Amino acid sequence: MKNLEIAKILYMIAEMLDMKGEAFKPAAYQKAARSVESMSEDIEEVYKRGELKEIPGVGEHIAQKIEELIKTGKSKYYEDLKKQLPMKVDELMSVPGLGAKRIMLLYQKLKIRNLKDLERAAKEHRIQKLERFGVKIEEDILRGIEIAKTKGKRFLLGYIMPLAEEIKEKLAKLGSVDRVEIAGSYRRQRETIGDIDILVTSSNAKEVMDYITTMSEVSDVLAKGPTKSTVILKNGLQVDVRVLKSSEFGSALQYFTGNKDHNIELRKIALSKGYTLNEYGLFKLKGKQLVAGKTEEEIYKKLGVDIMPPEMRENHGEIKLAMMHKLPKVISYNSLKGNLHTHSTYSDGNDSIEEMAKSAEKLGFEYLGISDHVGQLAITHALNESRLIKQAKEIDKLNKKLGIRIFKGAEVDILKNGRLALSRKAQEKLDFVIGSIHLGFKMSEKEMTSRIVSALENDRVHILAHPTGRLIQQREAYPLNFEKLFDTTKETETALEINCSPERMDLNGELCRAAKQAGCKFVVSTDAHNKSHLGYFNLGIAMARRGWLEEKDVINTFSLKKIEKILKSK
DNA sequence: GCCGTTTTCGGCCCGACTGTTTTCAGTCG
Repeated sequence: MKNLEIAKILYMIAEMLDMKGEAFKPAAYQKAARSVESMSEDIEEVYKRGELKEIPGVGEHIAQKIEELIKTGKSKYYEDLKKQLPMKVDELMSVPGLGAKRIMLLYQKLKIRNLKDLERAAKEHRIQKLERFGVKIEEDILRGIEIAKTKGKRFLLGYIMPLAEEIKEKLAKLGSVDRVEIAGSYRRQRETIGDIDILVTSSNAKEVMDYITTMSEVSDVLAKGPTKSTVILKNGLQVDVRVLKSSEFGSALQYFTGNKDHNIELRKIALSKGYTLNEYGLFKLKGKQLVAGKTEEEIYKKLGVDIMPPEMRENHGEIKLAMMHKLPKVISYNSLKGNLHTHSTYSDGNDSIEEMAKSAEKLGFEYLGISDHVGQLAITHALNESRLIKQAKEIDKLNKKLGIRIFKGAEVDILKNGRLALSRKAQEKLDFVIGSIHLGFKMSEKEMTSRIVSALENDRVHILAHPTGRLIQQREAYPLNFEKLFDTTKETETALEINCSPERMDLNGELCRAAKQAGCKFVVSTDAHNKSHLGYFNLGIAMARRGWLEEKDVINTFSLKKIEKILKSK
């Protein structure tokens, strides 16, 4: 059973326990669910090692349930709860405004089991007659059902960024607004974003609330108060906006950046030091006197925790390191000197090599690697050896003409037998070779691992592209023995790619961290198929930062001279 | 149900908004 399936069941158990009126168990199951959900390692592997209880929030009982789920695909405890609560909890929970208590009441009084029952009851005005319900809530439910039908989708960071930044700009231009910052998972640069949280300081909160609830992008207003509003945009994205005093901006930014477990940890530290921490500041427990709040820095400092970048705030041990003043100095967004995985019109790119090179130069890069497809995928117009020679001649000409250095590369398919789809002789004519899996995904972990390992061991591969093959929300990663893979990339001095395509973001942060521990090197690559994609490099840097990587871990932070030497050494 | 530089038992993060209420419960993040 996959991590996400298990997490979902744990979440469902939490909801059901909540309905039954349990006090603290729901929070316990939720915490365990969040841990399982955010793990990058396959939970079955953790189970095989007997380390389920090492997962934060998983103790004796939840570990037993996870074990049962892995072994049998079922949990008796969960099945029993479902028998007691025969409504479609996940379906009903997706209606904004409906939580455990109301869903329970709707079932007890009106026998509502699913969205269909709910819609009928609301249209027949049976809900407004219930105690603690009313006309407004019934109307909200009807609107909520429509939202629930389109909901459940998260947005890819790279694709939502332009809209988020545009809204931020518009708010910044309002006369009363001083500061605007997007917090939440957006600020942590998670691969997918469920909603965006915007924090604002303004001398006129009403102006901000009026603006955000009436701007042209809005399709629904879920809430509008004096300092906080929630809207749904036409594309389905939820946006929360909060207006704050500048004296509390730092504490709010800290609080709403999260993640949840990082914050809970930090608040516990506050309590242990005689403080209480909330979005309005750090206060003395006795007397409630304000101690810090204007900036994030002063809050972390007061707590004896070195501040770390938002990407790291995931409660993966960063707080402990920060208390010992041992945080890594993570790679910065402007540290790349070049880009080593891009495509041109020779294969499936949209722009010529010259256009790509000029754009890369404009971005301040010293070098650009052109790596068009070589292999079997017809859709990519893969190159053969004679077209590679033709391309090499064009690159030689451009290198004389342009200020940026262009490297001759190729992105070569790793075949099912572990050989590259390009002769050794042709590989040696290139400045660098990228190995990729583009077909034959359906292999066992053992087969896939040995396929890649043998490619790295037997061929002249400088970079392993998008190492897990995942496409976010579209395709699962293929199974791999990461320990073996990381050992091999280290031994063969192959760089692991951090692919910046919004749909890939591969390796992810957690795998970067594990690979770094194994001693691997990395390369942040845009995999650009047109010149505008070159700007995606920041998405890969975000992954690297979440993976605690430093500049020295990432080879394309190195100067032209140094990278030439590295590429030639293979 | 989990967890421990005050604890193996007794705690468990906290505030805004909304609607239904006359002081608060439910939801949400």
